Amino acid sequence: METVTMEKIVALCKGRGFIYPGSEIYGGLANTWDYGPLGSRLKNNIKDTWRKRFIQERKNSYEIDADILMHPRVWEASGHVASFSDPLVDCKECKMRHRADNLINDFDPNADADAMSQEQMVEYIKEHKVPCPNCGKSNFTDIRQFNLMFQTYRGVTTDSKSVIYLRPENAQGEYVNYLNVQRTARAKIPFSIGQIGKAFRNEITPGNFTFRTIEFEQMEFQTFCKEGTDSELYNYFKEYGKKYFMDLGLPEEKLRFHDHEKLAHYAKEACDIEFLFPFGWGEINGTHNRTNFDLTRHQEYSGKSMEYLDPETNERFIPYIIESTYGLDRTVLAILCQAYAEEEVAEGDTRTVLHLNPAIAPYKIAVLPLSKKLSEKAEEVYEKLSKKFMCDYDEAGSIGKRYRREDEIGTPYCVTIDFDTLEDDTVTIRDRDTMEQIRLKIDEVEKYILDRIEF
RNA sequence: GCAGGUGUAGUUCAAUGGUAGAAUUCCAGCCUUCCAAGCUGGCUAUGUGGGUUCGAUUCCCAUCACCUGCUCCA
Repeated sequence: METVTMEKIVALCKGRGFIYPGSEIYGGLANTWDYGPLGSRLKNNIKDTWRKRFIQERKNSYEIDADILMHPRVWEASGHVASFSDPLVDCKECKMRHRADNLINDFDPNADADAMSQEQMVEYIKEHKVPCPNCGKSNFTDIRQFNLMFQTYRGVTTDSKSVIYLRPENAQGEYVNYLNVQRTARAKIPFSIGQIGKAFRNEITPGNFTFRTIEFEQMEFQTFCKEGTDSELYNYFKEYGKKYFMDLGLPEEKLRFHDHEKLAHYAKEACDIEFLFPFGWGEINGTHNRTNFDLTRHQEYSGKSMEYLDPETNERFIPYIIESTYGLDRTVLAILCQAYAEEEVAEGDTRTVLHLNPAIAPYKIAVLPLSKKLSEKAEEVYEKLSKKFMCDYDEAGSIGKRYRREDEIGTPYCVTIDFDTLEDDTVTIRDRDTMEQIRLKIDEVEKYILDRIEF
């Protein structure tokens, strides 16, 4: 098998309509990508599998759809406002980047950089000729705010009081609503809230196709539990997540756990699931034990009680939260990388094929008349099957060429109409992976496909 | 964000200070009874914005995007 490269994946995605560069006619916008007809089908199908595993098949699991825009105080409580405002300077001599406050504090531990404004820090660095720790010279750029959160203004004024942010993570939408969900669903701890939605981060790093983008979609699962049961659930969801990825078609040898040594401000335990992409290992899931940090902070900042009343013990407490976040765009990318193959069909004859799990393939069936003379019958079959499945229809070119086209977009089954179909209502079903063909009555096709696309 | 490189049809390449040629893809027609056949015809490109010039795809500047390396990743 040929080596899978990101170039090949990107070319296939653009050429076949999975993923296009964002704003392409204007020359593109860095780290934005648009999903085309096949890509959005694939993505939606993956969402459906996630919903099935995490919401439908789990008791005490509820899905919500919270707004992207939230009260600015949410991000103060969560700690994001404080941690996004690092004042950064670059050394013009050696191009090394530093935090201005750290430069000053390291230079003179008695100087209180935290109390200084940006202007004062710039002034201090110039006045005292604070040296670059790397090259020893003192020639810095002005301070630049490293804004990780996208901000905009609400209403017509643009003063700082009306600043609102695009959420940098979805989790807070679940947290601020946790008591609403608990009450209206009459849920008892432990229970879970899931959410699929967009988040935004003003990253400066270029990022391997859709692996790192400034707008991205997450599938999040927050489990609210009692302190003491948290670590057990944390470990459980790590394994549950890995199993989910394997069910989607990612092989175990390309998945690994990666425990965090450096923990985020909210986490007690943190572990990523990484997938072996063509460019190396990359995170596709993050599971965190967020303790009761977020809810405690929200109680503090909002003044509203975030306590749960245990109906059995009449005990009140702020629950611990186990968060497991699935990067949807990264999952799509991992699956495309895994599914892609170039195979030799016969001597000197190769095909490009996406071995997608049939459950998530954009098209389940392609209806292909062997000859254009069979169009009428083929349209009839297409009408019938497309009531049940996402179907493609193609009568252009030779049958072999059409099989190859369907292979390339991962369609698991091709239904071919030939002249016998007119006589006995049977069709040929050709399997993408094995390339084997079987003969079935038209009426039997639906069950045949249904049996093979269940997740 | 820094340094270097690259930018011509959907894709892969060519050419030129006087507005570009091919292969392939795609579309249409003919043909075709199960794995990229053939024939005919057709659509499609100098990333974007400025500047120099009578005239710029070509020279200059900026910008955007991509590639490689660094940095960053709360």
